[in-house]
Amino acid sequence: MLVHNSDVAEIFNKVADLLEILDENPFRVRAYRNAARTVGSLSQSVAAMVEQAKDFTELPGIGKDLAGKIEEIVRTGNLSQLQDLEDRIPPQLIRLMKIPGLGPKRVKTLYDRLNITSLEDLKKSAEAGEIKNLKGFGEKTEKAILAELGREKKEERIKLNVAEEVANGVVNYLKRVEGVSEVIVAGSFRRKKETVADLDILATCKKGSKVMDAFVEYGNVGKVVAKGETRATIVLRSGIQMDLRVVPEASYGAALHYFTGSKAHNIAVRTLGVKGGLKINEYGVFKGKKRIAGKREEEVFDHVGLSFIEPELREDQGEIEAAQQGKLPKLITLKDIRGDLHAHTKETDGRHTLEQMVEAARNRGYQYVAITDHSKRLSMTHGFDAKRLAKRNEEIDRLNGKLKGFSVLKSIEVDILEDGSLDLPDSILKELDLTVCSVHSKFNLPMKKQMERIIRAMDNPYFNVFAHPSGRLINERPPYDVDMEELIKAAKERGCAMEVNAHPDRLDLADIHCRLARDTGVKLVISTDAHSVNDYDLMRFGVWQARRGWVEKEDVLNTRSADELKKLLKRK
DNA sequence: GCCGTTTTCGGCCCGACTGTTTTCAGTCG
Repeated sequence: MLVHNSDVAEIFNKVADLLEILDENPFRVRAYRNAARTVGSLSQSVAAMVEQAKDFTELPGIGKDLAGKIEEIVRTGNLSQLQDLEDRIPPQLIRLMKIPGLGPKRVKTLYDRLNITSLEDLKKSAEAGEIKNLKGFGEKTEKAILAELGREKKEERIKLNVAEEVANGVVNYLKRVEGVSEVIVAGSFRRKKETVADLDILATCKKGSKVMDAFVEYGNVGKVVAKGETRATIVLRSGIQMDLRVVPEASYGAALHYFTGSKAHNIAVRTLGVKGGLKINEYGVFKGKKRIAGKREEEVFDHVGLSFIEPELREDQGEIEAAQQGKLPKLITLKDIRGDLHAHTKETDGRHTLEQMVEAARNRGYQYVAITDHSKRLSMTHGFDAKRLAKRNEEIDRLNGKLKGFSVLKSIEVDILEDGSLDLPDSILKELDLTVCSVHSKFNLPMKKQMERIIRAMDNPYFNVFAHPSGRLINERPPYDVDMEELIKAAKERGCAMEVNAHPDRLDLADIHCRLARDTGVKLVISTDAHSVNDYDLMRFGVWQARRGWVEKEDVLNTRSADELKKLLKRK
């Protein structure tokens, strides 16, 4: 059986949960959680690393013990320690901890005193009024549990475009409140994670401002979870949770750093502070009782000997060390993008004509656009056959003859068929400036077959860009079963580029694979997969995703001029 | 369970809010 990194992470998280319920040393618990995070965000597969006899203790937070446990999981699919724990305490208790307000201590009490192990048990006891009599519980807690159990479960994380819309709404609202100066959304939204769990808003204001009152009265509030002097939590009717923190202006930078996270990054920075005799919290940087910095975010980094780290990098994935050594990447920006290399027209499943798509690309200052309609296999989109494509190429030649300082690139989004052949003959593909190749069928092939299929397609000398490489749709469809590390290697060997599909439903490549591609030397292309003129606006999401993968301008083909681009696309 | 320019033991980031207490534990981020 093949063990995925996520399997290892899940087992470590379970161990951590159960140890926590058993009231074990919290630092031991943290060690398991850190290990889960480290393995979970590794771009290489641990299974392959075991095969290659790699030393896991070189990974941060993995010592001899955990390294052995990773190997055990890879070899057996299980961890005997977890089974021992599950003999001592029902593993279903982990589910109870997901209820807001129930942590390890209370779950343990519920189990010890009322023998509650399931949501059903919990509901029965709450309805019978047994919970409020337990020590540490009360009337309100019991009611809150019942309310939570009755609520529709909505565990999905929020896509970045939805989060952005909600964030803009609340920021504009809060900025109009009297006495408010700064309002910014921090947290994973500022780090531009592909999905976010909630929105963390930071504000500064003058004394006496009613910003907290205004916040809990925001138009779409479904529930006020907490409200204090400096912090409040609300849940919108849509189910989105928002936290507001208010700090003095002098603390803005320290608070912004703190609330941007990630948690792991913060811990690492604070630990550096401790080593330098400093205390860092959301109010500033302190030497003894004296605050020595905090107004600007840069100051926090300064005082622990780091250059400024962009929010997208703050995951404790090597950015601290890079900042210490002055080796941070110079991340790509939206301005670096000179053209879009994935766009559809009305001829297949887009909404606008060739002329409209070209005009819109010119108007936003691009130097080129690749028009990539579907190929015939996607019959429902009325995909192009060789004859129609030849005619389309003529149209583009005519159009290019009229345009100055702008190129329309002849292209196609060609289907990778089940046997690994491309959906159009080489004789027509060779007439194109580039091909964008993708999988749109047979998503559930076994990994070996899926890999053979894709790599065989890459063998075709006219295969240029592998589009939305994992095939996932966020919250809707998991990736097809492939070993992305191997695909990236295969792309490198053959001179193929990989797409970072900017559509917020896809964001495919994932951040860790952007980074792996860059480290491997595979060129990237950031494209919107536009199906209308407005979709070109989605480019920012792709750029953010690439930035999370440490990607620089030089790693991305569509930061080059059209001529340079064509040269780089040529395969040896 | 990890880690080490205060190194093999004794630390491990830090604070706000709620509910249940009567000074604080538990939870959360």
